[in-house]
Amino acid sequence: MEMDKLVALCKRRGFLFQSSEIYGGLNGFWDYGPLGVELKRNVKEAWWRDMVAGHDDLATLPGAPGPYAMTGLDCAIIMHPQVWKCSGHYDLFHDYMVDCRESKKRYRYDQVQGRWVEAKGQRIFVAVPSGEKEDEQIEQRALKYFNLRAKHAEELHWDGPVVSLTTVKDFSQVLGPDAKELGTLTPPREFNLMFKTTVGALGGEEDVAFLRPETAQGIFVNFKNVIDSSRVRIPFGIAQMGKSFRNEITPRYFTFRSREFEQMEIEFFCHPRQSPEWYRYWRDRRYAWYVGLGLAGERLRLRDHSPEELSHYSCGTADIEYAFPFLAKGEFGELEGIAHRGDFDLRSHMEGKLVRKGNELVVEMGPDGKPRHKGSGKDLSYFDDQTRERYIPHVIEPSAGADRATLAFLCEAYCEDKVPDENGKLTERVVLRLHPRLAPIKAAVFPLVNKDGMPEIAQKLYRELKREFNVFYDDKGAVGRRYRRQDEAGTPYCFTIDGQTLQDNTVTIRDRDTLKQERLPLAEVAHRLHELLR
RNA sequence: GCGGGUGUAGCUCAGUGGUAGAGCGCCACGUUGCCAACGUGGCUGUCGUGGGUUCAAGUCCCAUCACCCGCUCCA
Repeated sequence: MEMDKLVALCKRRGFLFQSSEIYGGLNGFWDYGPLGVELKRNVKEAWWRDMVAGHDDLATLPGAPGPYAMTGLDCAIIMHPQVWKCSGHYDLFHDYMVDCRESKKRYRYDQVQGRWVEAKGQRIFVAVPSGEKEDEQIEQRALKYFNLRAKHAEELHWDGPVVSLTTVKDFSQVLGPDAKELGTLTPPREFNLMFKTTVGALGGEEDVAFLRPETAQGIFVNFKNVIDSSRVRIPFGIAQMGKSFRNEITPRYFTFRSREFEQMEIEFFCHPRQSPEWYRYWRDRRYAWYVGLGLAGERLRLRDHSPEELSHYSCGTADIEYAFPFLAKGEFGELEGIAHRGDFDLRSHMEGKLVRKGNELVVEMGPDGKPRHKGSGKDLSYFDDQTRERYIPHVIEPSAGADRATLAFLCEAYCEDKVPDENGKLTERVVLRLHPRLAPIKAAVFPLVNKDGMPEIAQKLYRELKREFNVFYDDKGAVGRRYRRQDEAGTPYCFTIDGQTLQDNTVTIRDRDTLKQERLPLAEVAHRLHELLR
């Protein structure tokens, strides 16, 4: 499937529009149209129902170590700036970058390493991107620059150890990591990956706040509130859906990498001893969720991260990925990450921003010997009344992208097939084979023709169904055309009132995927639709 | 941020300096008896945006915005 065709369909049928389109659009922002808003709502509602509202607190679900509770939360998008300092986002999202005019490459300012060297009467700073065997790389680059053979390496006079580019004031004598000439690096420029805003009408620098780059932190900072107010006991999860914002350098791939996006996140709190089991449970449970809603083919995969890939605080992470059509063959894009985060988050908000030291997480210290970012100082540990044990819970985080899931469902659903026309000749058809739970319109109601009382009966059925379902009434043009229009919108069922209805009160139900038609009594339509949408 | 490509009707696209086009869709009326292709009529455009060159610009030049591809980035 070519992505262009899906993008065109999304626009034509009102799934997705470019944001602010009449003013030329805005990079990285998208609007959901009349059909898109229903689809995305259905994705989110399916998630909330399956994970939270419909969760059985009493049962031990297949694969789970035991019963658990689920509860929800809806936090403010703007939180105290200290939240982001302790979570690590402030430092990580606050990068300085340098560009190379010659190689057109971009580097993190603080990650470029290099060493001063003098030869042939010239003193230059030889840079390499941080990595392995920096010394070796630097020497090779220096030899090459001065046009020396390896056996003449002693002509290179090193001045000091390998240091960061941040120690260099003037870049005119710097040999960039991929450059052949000196002085090709631009001055460092600040990249704010968090959206900055100001709280209060007169706000100055000290009133700076950030739009949240993830919903998770709102859950951590409310952990104690939920414990104290809801009688939940560990193990339990807190779920939240909502907008997040990241000032991506390169928004790309339709809605896949947007600057404003919606997340569906769970923070699941459990005893440290049980956390590996819960991690595996959530990984498999979340994968099965996508499969159940139609991403069943080879385009969906569950990928465990390799140890090198793991974040500094994580002891296990898996991605649920989808082979989006805009990616290169063999490449997958992330729909959801399931991370074992240990006690990193709760401890950070207690003690302050943490860093890894050996095998331990310790509070990162600033140059003044005090914590670089001070925590709340509140006790976020948990006391188990039954075992008389106090501990900081470990956290399993299934973090999903609502827009990415919506896009994946659209990509998977898009299908061009051939169906017979009135003469039995095969004609092209565009159909969205969306799972009935996700379909924006659940059913359409048609009078076969606009006479003999058919419209009256059809309208009555439409009104009855509309009370419970998003249904659509259409009496325009030939009925075949109406079926095709619904196919493009992904509507799974069509009910048609025809001549026979007038005699025996039965209607036809037409299936989007098989095109099969079946008669059923008018009075049973609502009941049947209920069953089909389950 | 860099390089390449693209931008014309709701959609897909034609239009190589001289009156703005086609197909599909959409709307109305008629027709209608189950899978888009019946008839008649109709609506649709600051040619992405802003400047410039020219008697004349959709077309040439400059800038800018957006989308696609490749770098870069992606806790």
